[in-house]
Amino acid sequence: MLHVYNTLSKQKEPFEPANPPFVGMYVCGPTVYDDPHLGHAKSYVSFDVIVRFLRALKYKVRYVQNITDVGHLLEDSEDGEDRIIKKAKLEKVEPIEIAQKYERHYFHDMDLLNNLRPDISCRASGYIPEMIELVKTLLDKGYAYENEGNVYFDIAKFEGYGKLSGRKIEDLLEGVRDTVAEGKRHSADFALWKKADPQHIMQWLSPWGRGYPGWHLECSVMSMKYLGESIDIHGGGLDNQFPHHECEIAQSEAATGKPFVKYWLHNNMVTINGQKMSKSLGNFKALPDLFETYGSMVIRFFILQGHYRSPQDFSDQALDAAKAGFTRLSKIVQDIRSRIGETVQNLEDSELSEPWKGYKQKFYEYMEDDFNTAGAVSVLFDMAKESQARLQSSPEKTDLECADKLFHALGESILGLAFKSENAVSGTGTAESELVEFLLELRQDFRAKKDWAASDAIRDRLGDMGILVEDGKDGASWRKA
RNA sequence: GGCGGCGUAGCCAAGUGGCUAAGGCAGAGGUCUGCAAAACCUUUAUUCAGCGGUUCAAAUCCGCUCGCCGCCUCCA
Repeated sequence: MLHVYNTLSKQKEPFEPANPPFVGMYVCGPTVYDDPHLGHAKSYVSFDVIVRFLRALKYKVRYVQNITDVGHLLEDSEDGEDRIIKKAKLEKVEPIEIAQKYERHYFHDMDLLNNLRPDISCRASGYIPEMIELVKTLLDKGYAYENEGNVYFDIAKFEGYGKLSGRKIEDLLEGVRDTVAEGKRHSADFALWKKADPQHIMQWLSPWGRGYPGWHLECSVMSMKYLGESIDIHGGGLDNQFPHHECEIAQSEAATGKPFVKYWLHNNMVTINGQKMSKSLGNFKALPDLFETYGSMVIRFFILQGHYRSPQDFSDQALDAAKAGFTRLSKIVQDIRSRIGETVQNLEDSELSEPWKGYKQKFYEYMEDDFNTAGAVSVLFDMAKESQARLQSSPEKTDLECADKLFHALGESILGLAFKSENAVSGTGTAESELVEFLLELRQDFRAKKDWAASDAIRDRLGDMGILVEDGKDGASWRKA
């Protein structure tokens, strides 16, 4: 039985979707104004594994994720500028060009991390009419008020405000910044619709004049459109718990009168060498750079060695360790596959023998306990050890087939690891592999003559080129470092 | 200032009332090998930031202290 930690109740609860086997899941997507970074990787890898595991449990998941390409305000700034517009001015292009460029970068990097695409990826800019409808409803029901082209949500009217983040309206008054936006009744009232200056580049016609939507609106509108008024799972970063998710709850529940989300799941944040990752500290890690250094699968593997609700610290030492561990795992899986020739990943569960059956069960127990991927990964290493022992003796073919099946079902399908990564052996038949094979044949002749100097020279030169040569019982093998 | 979280071996990291405190990396010793690499075996926390308390029993619950982090303004 799957248990998940619900931020709303602050405890683990049995997972019971409203209409099994269907599960509606919404995860806050990125604001596309810059390259994706390590924080995105942790968040979206975490939710990707959650989706994959729910599907392994036979749930029919509809996974919706937004792309914020409008409305993400630098709140209350005088010019009402948003981050995308700021960047567009900087690069002297249309805001939508910025949004689409970084949306492509986002998906490119998520693909490299082996994250499944959401079933529905929706851009906020495509749902302005629906947002206006929601604002109208809130005005009609008395939860919102208009003031000179701006519409605000009246948090005092919504009883449950603060139930997710544990905040009280009275406390919110204390931390008030010096300037309360013009026309707000309460400093914590949030914008549903903002008036736009004539020169503002992104604006739409609304019943309240020309303007643009408040940031929180998009998630309520798009999740309700595709998943219904009450959704099973809403995920996102812990940093969005307040105010973003709190505001989503307020506006959604005020509008529908129904509970908005059954299970709120929040992933924790990333630190770099123990420090917050931020541009101002100069320790900001963009994904393309990290992929260059470590490979995208190592980043994914490292993330999975932690828990999604724990903060995770990145350092070169930790990533090097993850790389070494993942390489070992990949190598064993590749060895198994080359030994049995053809993979038999469609082996039925009932055909699993011991101890393989036990590994699968243990893996599932970890995952069913609030997606404990760190524990699940440890099972992969148990399997690796077991497999290695068998490979070295004379293995039963069925054991290797069981191992192969499990590495595929658990490691690849559920955890989303790709054991034949970009670091794997080059394909046969390429000029490169032909050359390496030829050099190794020459080297074998030198070795037969015990000409160790020549033999080692070949190995060293290949090593310099990033090709590792390893001598085994059946001759030398090679792979890229 | 308000709210919340964390502190487990050299590093990363599970475990959150009771078997010998997972796993990975690094280290040490050994097997194998022309050497190297890889792999395998053995080994590495009487102890879970510190101090007090509750309990037959706590890394796990409570209190205090120290350190770190997040949110309260945009952030995954």
